[in-house]
Amino acid sequence: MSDNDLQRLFAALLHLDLPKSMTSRLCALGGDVDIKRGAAAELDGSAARFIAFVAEGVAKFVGHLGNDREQVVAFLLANDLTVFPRSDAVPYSLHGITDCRVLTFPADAFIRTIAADPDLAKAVCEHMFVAFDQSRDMSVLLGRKTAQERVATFLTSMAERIGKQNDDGVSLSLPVSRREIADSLGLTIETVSRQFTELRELGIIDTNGRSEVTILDRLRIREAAALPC
Amino acid sequence: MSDNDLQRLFAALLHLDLPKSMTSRLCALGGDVDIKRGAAAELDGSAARFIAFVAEGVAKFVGHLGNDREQVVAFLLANDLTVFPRSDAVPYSLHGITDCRVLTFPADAFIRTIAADPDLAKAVCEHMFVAFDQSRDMSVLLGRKTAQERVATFLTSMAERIGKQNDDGVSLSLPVSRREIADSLGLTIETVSRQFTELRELGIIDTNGRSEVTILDRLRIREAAALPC
DNA sequence: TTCGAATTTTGATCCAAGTCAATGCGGTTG
DNA sequence: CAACCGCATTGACTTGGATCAAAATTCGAA
Repeated sequence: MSDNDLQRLFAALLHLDLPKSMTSRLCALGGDVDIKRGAAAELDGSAARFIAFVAEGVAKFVGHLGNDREQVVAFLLANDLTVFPRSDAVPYSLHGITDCRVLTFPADAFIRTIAADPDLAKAVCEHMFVAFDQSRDMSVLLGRKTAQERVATFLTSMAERIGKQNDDGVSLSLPVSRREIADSLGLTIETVSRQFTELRELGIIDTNGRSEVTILDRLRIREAAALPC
Repeated sequence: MSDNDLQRLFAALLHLDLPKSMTSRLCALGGDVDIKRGAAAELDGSAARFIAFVAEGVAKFVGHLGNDREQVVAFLLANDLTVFPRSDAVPYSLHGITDCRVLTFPADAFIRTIAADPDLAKAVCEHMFVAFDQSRDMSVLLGRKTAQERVATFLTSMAERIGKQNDDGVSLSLPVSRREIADSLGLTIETVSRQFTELRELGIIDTNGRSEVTILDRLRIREAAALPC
């Protein structure tokens, strides 16, 4: 694991430089995985619990049911820090959406190490809590939102994470395919596509090619997403 | 907050007695809330993040969308430790299902305090991770499972938490109404009811009154729940 | 610049679960 | 212990999103 990656981790967590003593300890602990676009990560120990930090690229956690039923439980963008999901009920895997590099730490040792620095512990917990809250929000979306609300919610949240403000509104380049969107929203690709079309016809978004989207009307998309305005 | 409740917290977390120094520090930090059956908790600071420990009774976290759409994101049974959900996207609240008593700690101070004891920190994190994993499993259920699979999954997981083995199978007394089950599974009460009937007709469960359920066939209910057998 | 495979969009039809409307039951209260 | 009220069940019908099936785009590679 490179010092450089660890520095990024700490910058992302704390907006602070990395204490020297921590570097070496975490270096010893962690491993890093390179995942190719479309490939699944080779993670040995399904036994142990892992913390993951995305140093570069975009990845996803996928839960698998029989019969090709898949559910994306999280998109991981660069600098995201979260726990690898582990459960007796559902097998999960980590996939690269683009080529990416992920740092992994065994959770027990990681916790023990960062507990020595209260500010660091607090920052790590805060990141975990945010990821946890996103998962709860996802339950509300999956349990109760309509197809249009789901797609509008997805676009809003992506815009907040990777959108760039410009003259027309907020533009973003979706790093994920329609299938991946569908698999994260509990819909089919066809339904996602129809909702893109409808939002475009309503004048709420504009699209260009497969992945370029501009949100033209911030208020109306939040309304369409059943989000508080 | 009573010493007794704190002892329970630590017993639940660590299967260990509470270190003296921690007691007083956590006592100073925490508050406790009594919630009546059916009532919402009076939690002041929507601003701060809270850790909750259920000392007694059964409670639920509920996410609210407009138009009476509600999603239960977690049932909290006695001894559960978790984070109060907080998000800009969805307003959440804590409701008593039975009369209950919940200890609450501001997350920042709580983390800071327990970080002093690595074993304790590890145990707390482990509880958080389990709750997080349950939330991810819930996303898979809500995104991809059929009504029958959802109800069977709910019964299986309740049986694991509060079921008693007996001659016929595993019996449990559901602490929640059909509406609450429906609101947690992203279904309507009618659909939940129909699935109870169908599972009964299939000989997988037996029911008695509104809340007594016996799981007659562990393997078949797991199959019906799309769980690994 | 064109070609071709993969992805996306669009259209037609179907079905699982929702909605609406009685009816039935359990448990509480006078 | 009867009568009531809220909860649960059942039935009839509707519907949003799934499925199945083409057509149209996109975009990388030749």
